[in-house]
Amino acid sequence: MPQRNVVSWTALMCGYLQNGDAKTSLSLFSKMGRSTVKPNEFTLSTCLKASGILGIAESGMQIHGVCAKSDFDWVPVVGNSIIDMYSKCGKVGDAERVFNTMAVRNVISWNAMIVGYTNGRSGEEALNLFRKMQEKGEVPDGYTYSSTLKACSCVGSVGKGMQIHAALIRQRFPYLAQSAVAGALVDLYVKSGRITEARRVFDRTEKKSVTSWSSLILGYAQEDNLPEAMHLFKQLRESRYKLDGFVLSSLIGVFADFSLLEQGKQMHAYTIKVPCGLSETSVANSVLDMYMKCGLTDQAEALFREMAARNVVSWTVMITGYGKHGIGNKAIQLFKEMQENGVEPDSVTYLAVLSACSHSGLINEGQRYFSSLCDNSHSKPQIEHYACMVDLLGRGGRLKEAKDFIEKMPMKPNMGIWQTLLSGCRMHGDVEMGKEVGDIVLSLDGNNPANYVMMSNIYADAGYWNECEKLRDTVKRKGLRKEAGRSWVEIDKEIHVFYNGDGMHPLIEKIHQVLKEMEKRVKEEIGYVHNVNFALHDVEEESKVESLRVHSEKLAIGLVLLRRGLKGERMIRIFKNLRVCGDCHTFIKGLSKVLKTVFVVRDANRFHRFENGLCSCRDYW
DNA sequence: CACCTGGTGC
Repeated sequence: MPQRNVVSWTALMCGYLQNGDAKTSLSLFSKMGRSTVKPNEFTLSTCLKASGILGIAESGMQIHGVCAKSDFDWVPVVGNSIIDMYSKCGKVGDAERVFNTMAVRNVISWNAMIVGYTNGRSGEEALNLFRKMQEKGEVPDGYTYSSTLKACSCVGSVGKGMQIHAALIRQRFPYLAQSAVAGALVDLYVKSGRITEARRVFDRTEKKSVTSWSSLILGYAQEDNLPEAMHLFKQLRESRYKLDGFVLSSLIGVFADFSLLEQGKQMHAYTIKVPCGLSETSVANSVLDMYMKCGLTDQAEALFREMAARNVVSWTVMITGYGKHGIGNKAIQLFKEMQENGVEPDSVTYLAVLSACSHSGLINEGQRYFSSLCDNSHSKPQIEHYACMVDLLGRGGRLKEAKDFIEKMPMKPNMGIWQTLLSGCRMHGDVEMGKEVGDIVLSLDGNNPANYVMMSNIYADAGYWNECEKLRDTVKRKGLRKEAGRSWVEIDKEIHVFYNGDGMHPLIEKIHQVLKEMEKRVKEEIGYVHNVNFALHDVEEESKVESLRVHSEKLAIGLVLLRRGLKGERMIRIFKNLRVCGDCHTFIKGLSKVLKTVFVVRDANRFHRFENGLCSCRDYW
């Protein structure tokens, strides 16, 4: 048996840690503790790092104890590792205590604490510390700058970030040669919507990193500049930089948001071929979500079942997706299954399952899950969960109960909660309560056009034309405009966007021709007539029937029918930024029967799957 | 042997 000293133990621990095996590194430390060999400062900092990576506070605290007992805790390397370990384990308070009582602090201690504050508590505190360290005469380095810039972005203060940027230039700090600093700047500008500024820094960066590529690509995507995002992605792919899961999952997330199925499918194929692709859970999750948001539940389900590792996000994607498709039972089944698999639902998962219950009218189940959330030790109900419950009760027609629920809430109800109740009032034609709730909503925000539209719809449904007219006048007087209705459809990988009343499309005449013909056929089949009440969704004064005919979802459908003729694919997917109107809903139902075609319409709230004259929302949305 | 920037579900 060869002699083993502290150096050999430590070297081995370092080796495992570098190979990404923090667990073995830690167990080596406890094994060493049972021998006669005593750890030195390097051993201690190594296993503190391992605890931090694993996020195991218990073992970290134990090691902290060992450090204190062996008088190593005052050594800077060890002290800094302790700070880092506590902040990685989510115990900023402990990190702070160690930091404040440290005898010897170096720039690394300050840096570690700045990161701790940013991740664990607040960017404000991180920024304060940044100021304080300079007051104490400490000179910030690249680590300081990148972490502090992140803190600026967390508190949403571009101004502070720009000041730092200016200071870097003034001091001739070589930030363009340090990828982390330049990357943090790019990300800060991206997150604050200054894409041009971000691009300028990116282009000048000498040492780019995948991180800054990733930030920039997402930045373009977020401002709807998909061509530029794709162009950059292509460049990145052809460059010497190694693609990673971050870039892929962000890009696929964008395809999901825009429901770009063809692009998404192509990227799915790509993720199978690259090492950083589908095997990473986050990438697979983004693909799942993409299929769900494009309406392809079966594809998503298949992929979900064959995924190597599923985390809470994977389950939540599926539950949310099924919920939005109105398949509440499936959502509930998955929620149970995930718990059987030992995956703990978080607050987003609860939101998903509650909203699934709501969309499928499963009131009792929803109430059961809400109370299980109240009893849950990991997460507690937040205002969004309360809103879900109001929606659940309101949709179910239990308006009085919903109102009581709001009044008994432990937090102050926000406008969204009252808006939810208001839409329940509309659904069930309760003008009395609608009036009451409408007053509350308008008092909370009298400049939100959606509030007036909802109220005017309640009055219109009940035939109170005078009240309706009054509201319209108010909207006009205040000069409020509702978000323009917009629908889009993907044909041959190309996106065609239509706005309500859009007359700009080169094929608009032919689109109207097709739509008129379809109206005739649907009318013959199911006796469809325009329901002019829905015209009140539009604040503009147009002939009602005419204005219904130019709803963007109808125009998009018209284009698809024109392009594919009456043959072609048996499933047509349309996307809309607002909720689909009742008239269009009836029309599409009829169309699905007449053309023997499935229409999947994703609106602002949920999916509608129209098949053989029926819709998956059961006319209840 | 310590400290840094980007992503997926609401």
